[in-house]
Parts: sequence; structure tokens; C-alpha cells
Amino acid sequence: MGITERKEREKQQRREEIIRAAEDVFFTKGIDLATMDDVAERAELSKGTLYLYFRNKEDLYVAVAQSAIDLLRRSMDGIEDGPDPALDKLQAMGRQTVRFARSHPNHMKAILLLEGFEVKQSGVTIHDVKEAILRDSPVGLLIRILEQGISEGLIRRDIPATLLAHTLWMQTISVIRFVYGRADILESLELKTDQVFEIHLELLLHGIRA
Amino acid sequence: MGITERKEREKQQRREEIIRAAEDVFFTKGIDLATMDDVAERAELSKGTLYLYFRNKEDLYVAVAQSAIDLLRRSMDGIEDGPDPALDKLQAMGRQTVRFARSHPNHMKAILLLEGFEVKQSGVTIHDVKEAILRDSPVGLLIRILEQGISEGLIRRDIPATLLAHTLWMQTISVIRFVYGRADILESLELKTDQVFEIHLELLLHGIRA
DNA sequence: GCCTTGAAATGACCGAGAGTCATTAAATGA
DNA sequence: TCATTTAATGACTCTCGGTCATTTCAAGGC
Repeated sequence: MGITERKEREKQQRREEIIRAAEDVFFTKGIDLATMDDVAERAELSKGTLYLYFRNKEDLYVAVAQSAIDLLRRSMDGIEDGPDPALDKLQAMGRQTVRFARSHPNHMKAILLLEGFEVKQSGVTIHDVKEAILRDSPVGLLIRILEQGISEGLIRRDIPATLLAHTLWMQTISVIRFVYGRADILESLELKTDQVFEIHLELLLHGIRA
Repeated sequence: MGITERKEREKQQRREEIIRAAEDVFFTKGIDLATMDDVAERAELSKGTLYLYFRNKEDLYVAVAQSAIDLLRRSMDGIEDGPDPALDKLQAMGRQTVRFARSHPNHMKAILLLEGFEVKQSGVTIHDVKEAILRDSPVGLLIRILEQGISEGLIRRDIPATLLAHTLWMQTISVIRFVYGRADILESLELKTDQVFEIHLELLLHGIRA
């Protein structure tokens, strides 16, 4: 059935187009100032059509943020394989996250906002959640590297890798939020951003070492 | 000039009343669903009056969150004095934060949201920011305890206490965000919240030890 | 007591923008 | 060629944040 498939594909493409347009609009005007009419105009579609693809504005924004997370994770794809010890890989991940935040500040902001959202998924099983994280988020990558580190004996084995991974991820996110969101505090502390990141990484790695 | 003073006092009181009403409305309906008309009705004032005391809805919300932070900090007032070593005090602070999150979930949610905001203070000097943090936020308390710990030789001295304090605070916040915001993930990891907090504290304290 | 003045409070009103839905257009396939 | 399903449209509604001309009230001078 080639036609059904093609239609499905086109639907996905259109969805993707809308996300790209929304990215554009959200990132330049900021989510609050951006209107659905803006997005529609950018996507060269009517506003009504947007609502065929996304339930509401928040839904669309979540899709944008999700795509930003994908981008971040893909930017780390090289790290997992390679022969380095786990701690080096973790450091590489941390550095890559920082680099990403610098080169894609808007994407990073979207990720931060998403992490702050309440989740109100309906009809999603616990197993689905786990699956999705392992597959799509940097946390999945973290889990695998931590497991490697634990089996190498370099990382403490008294804490489950999954929990360690989530904790590390949350903490990294929070530091980025701090550095880019509260530049005023940073300035009052007379600190440079790189310094803060390095110290942060140092603290994290220090904490999880076996 | 008793009258001027009384007027000033009444103005502060009214402001406080509005904040209480807003708390009520925001916490029960959620900030998005709560309207300024709701708050006005709860406060037994007209909507216009609200705008004599707060520039806009966000402003009012920030005031609510600020008052929540005050409450949290006051709940820690006993910890600083006392003869305990710094690490114990830090642990007490962490535990108190967790307890607060449990007993005042709405207040905690407000704090989390505030921490996620972009700051757009205008006409506030760097020095003001520093002052305000030292005085009004749990971070100020953290800084003083960390300084004690450093001088006791229990806490690493290679990182400025101020930075350590902010980092610890952000990380604690982020774990609370995680535990209360992503209950689904927690469930999928088959973990209890207390466990997560304990492990988190353990990691933090492990990381900063001299 | 009466009047002026300024501050505080009011609520009808406005504009923006999210979300809807009856209608139209296009594609499919019989 | 025509009926049917699917996609797209855009005019419309409705809610809500924010404003402002008007009113109320207290203070204090006379």
C-alpha cells in the first residue's frame, strides 16, 4: 500500500516543518511573545492547520524542546563507543553539554524549560517512560557509560546506575541553568563561566568515584 | 508624623494581604489557570487595585515565590548557630529542605518555578544582588556554614565558598524538582523518594569534603 | 462643620491571542 | 465522472491581562 505510506510520510514531514517554523519563531521572539499566528505564517499554513498537528501551543513547544534534546544527544553520539575509561567519557559528555549550551543557546533554553515542566502524560506506561529515556535522552547514554564505569570498578557500585545517571543529568542541567540564567550572580561572585563548569564537573566526578 | 507612618504600614499590610490571596488562588488552581480576577475576588478588592501594588501577574507571582523562600529560610533559622560541625549542619539543611518540600509542596513548587525564571531586574546593582542573597535566601546560610567548614578544615578550600554554596543549592533544587516533578521516572526506577534524597545528600557531601 | 486636595479604589472597557468549527479544496479510488 | 474521505482554511468566539476615566474617602486648613 504505497499511498498510505506516502501519506504517513508526508504527515510526518509536515509535522517536522511546523516544528522547524516554531523553532524559528519561538527562538527569535521568545516563547511568551511568539503567537500561533506567527508560527502559522512562518510555516506558510493557516493557524487551524497547526491544531491538526499539535493539541495546543504548549504541545508544540514540547515538540520543539524534544527535538532540541535529540540534537544534543546526537552531538554526543561519538562518545559512547571509543576505548576510553568511563570517567573520561563522562567528562567528555559534560564538556559537550557545555559546548552545546554555548553554540545552541536557544535549544538549550528550550531543554531547560522542558525539564522544568510538570509531566502530564496520559496513557503512557512506566515502561514506555523508561524506554524513551534510554533511547532518546542523554540520560540513556549516561546510564550505559556509568554501567561501564561500575564494571571497570572506577565508579561506586552502591548506587544504581540509573539513579546516578538521573542525578548527574539534573545537576548538570541545573548548573547550566544557573550559569546562563543568573549571569548577575555570577558577576557578583566575580567568576567566569568556564571556571564554574570545570568546578562543577570536578565535584560531580569526585562524588561518584569508587 | 504618625499618619504617614500608619499609611505606609497599611500599604504594606494590603500588599501582604494580596500576596496571601494570590497564594491561595495560585496554589489551588495552578498559576496558569488562576486569573487576576480570581485573586481580586479572593482579596475582596477590585482587579484595578491589584495593579496598584504589582506591575503584572508575573510580578505578583514572584512576590508569592519570594515569600515562600522566606518561609523556607526561616524554617532553617535554628541550624546556623549551634555547635555542630559544618557537615552536620549541611546535612540538617538538606533534610530540612526535603521536609519543607514535603510539608509545603505548593510553596516548594513556587520556589522551583522562580529559580527557573530569567532574571530581568533593572536598576539593581551587582552588590544589591549579593546582599539580597546573603540576607534572604538559604544560599546565604549555606555560604556561612561552608565558610565555617572550610576554616574547620573539613571542607575543601580550593573552591570559593560562595560558588560552592550556589552549586549545592542549585543541585538540591534540581533533585527536588526531579523527585516531585517526575514521579513517573522515579516509579520506573523503582525508587523511593527518601532513598533518592539520601543518596543525593551523600553525593554532595562526598564531593565537597576536604 | 465645610471645602479642597490628593491618594486609594473601582469596574467598565480594550486588545491580544489561543483555540474552534463550518466551509472549502484536494486527493483517492470505484 | 462522481462520491467519499482527508487536509486545510480563516473568520469567529471567548477568555483574560492590563488600562484609565471616574468615584470614594480621609486629612487637614479655614
